[in-house]
Amino acid sequence: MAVSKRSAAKKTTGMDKILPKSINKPYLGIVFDLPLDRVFSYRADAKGEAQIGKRVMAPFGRSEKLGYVIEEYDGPPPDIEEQKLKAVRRVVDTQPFFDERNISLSAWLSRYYLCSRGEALAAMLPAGKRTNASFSLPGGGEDIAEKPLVLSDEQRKALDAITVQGERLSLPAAPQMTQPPLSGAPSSIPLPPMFYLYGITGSGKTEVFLRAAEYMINKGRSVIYLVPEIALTLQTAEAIGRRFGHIAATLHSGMSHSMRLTEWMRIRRGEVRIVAGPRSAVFAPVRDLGLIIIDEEHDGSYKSGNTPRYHARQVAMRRCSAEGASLVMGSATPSAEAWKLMQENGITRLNLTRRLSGGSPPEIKIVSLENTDGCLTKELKNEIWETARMGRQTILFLNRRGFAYFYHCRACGFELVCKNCSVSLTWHKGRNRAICHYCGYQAAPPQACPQCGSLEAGYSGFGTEMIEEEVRRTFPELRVLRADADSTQKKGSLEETLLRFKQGEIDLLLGTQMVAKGLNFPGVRLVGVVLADTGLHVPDFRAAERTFSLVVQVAGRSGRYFPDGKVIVQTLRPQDPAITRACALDIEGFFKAELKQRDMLGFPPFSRLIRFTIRSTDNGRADKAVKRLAAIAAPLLPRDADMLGPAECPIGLIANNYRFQIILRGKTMGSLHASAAEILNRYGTGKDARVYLEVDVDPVSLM
DNA sequence: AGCACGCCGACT
DNA sequence: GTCGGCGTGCTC
Repeated sequence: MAVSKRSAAKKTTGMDKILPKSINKPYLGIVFDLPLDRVFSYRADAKGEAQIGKRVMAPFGRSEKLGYVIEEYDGPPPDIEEQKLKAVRRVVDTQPFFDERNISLSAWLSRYYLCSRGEALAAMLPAGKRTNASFSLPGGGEDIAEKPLVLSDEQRKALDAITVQGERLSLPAAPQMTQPPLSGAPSSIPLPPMFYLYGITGSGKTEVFLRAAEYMINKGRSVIYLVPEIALTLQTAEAIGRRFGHIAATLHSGMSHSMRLTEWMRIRRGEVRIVAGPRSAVFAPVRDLGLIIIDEEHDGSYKSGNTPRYHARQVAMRRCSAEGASLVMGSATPSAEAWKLMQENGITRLNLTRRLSGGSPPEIKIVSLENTDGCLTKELKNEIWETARMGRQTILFLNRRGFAYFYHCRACGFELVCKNCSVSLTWHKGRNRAICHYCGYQAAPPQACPQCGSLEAGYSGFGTEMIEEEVRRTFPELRVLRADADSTQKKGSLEETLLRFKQGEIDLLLGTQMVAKGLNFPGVRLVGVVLADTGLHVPDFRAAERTFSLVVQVAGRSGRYFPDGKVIVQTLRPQDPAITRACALDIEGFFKAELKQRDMLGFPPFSRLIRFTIRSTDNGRADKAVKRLAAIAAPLLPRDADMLGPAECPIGLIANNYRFQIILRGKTMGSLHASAAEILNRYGTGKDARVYLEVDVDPVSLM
């Protein structure tokens, strides 16, 4: 972590525009989006347009690379001969792209998540590779009124707490421009004022978020509003835009690159006071940040899946703390981390207990799937029938697509698994293929056991495709549609499906996550969870939490508008506390037991983890590398920490890469960070170029 | 991460 | 005798 300690970066001011350009310094410190934790020195370009925060093309190695200027110097840097310095070729931005806060945040991000400065900066501008996220979806998100609604007493109280208490706790708004880069442990930050709108679906969290945002904007400060990265909830962002008009902006991966740049610069110029978007919007360079809102705080998409593997909640806490802003989160099913912080009063919990539409929570019934032929119990079939008779609608949820997912031979024990990944191939009946859901590998479904030829072999377990077949067979008169990654591949088809469902042209909608989250359909009476315990078998300490959260969220889809909503939860583990507590909507009870368990086992939120994943197409090299890493790590562990592994990852092979892991576990992040940085440092010299190391600070999934 | 340099095995 | 494997080191 050799961060350059040269001249503290000089700050640009608004004066730049009117002063002669000679104010820009002749030498620059530049970082690149590479896993190199070094600042490279350059001469400025001929016109002297380069300055801190601008992106430049600079000669690097034998080619040219995009770099980010993060330092400026008056004289030549002392640690390199001047003739070795190259000059910047071209300045990309006319105005600085990153502001002081972006740059100081990138320093923190690189220390906290153990990545390079360049990688940290690159993470801030959403690179927009995907183009599938479409944006005019019907029926999604919380319904956002275009005009403010009248608040209930509970909502009023919550809003008062956020505005009044937030004011008292908050630092003065002045950004700390002249403060030197933060030193010391990257994790030891004072907590900002934090609030949690804890309430069931339909209790009006969104309106409180919006009012708090309005309050901040009226005080001349800016707001960042984060939503999960699901195509359907992203349209919440659009609705926010409508409510706030021209002072709002959205930043999401469905936008074109140029569109995003335009919005980014509007935000930088202070023309935008509220930015809505997924995870990466947490970096938006708003003027005078006053509030960050995190909707559906428990959602997994707030954790980045690639380097730097940051968590938007963690970044938001850091930004709020550094910039004197408040953090307001909300969910019906908080994360264990947030729950613990609420218990310790680090986060002020604000309860929203009442449904605005009136009525009590839906009746949730657990039904054992044991002894059932097929995948629909008699109880569920009866309710589907009853719902249809009433002219109302049903949603069936199963977190697993395809037809059947597990091929097994009773004669010889053969199991059909992907040849590139250590996971079973799912049978997609419609396409008549056996498909790997990790790498996409396909094979013809076997007629008989490929190993011994026995006919005592076949698929078991079921996916959405099989549900569809059974539902159509059982209820031929119902209009049924399936929404999952397979049926939705054609663009616009999800929108169309959901629109038709909302308009009542469909009686029964079945699907995966995409029907479970953020959707509100007035006509729905019945929600059926076809198999609630799919996630419980996963070898991950968060398995129960995820299952619990999912079932509660799905249950919330029913009876939003009608008091007589019904939820049926089918399971093979009707006694499992994650399922019984979810169905009783007993969040307190669940966390009481779950946190006790985590405490006993020493897992988060009672400890902190840093995970190293080693991956290579060569098993021997991966094995050797992970052993070397472990040998480096063992003597460097802090006193209050231990090491889990080295071990094969739960999914030991993905896309032909053999995977091993080491998990560092400590009481606090402070000491863990220091040793992890040193471990990486020592591992880096003499590493095998065909072995990849991934670092995950605060991992959410350990697969 | 790329990419070049440099040192040991089976081939036109 | 060379082409090419991959271990090592560097990028201002």
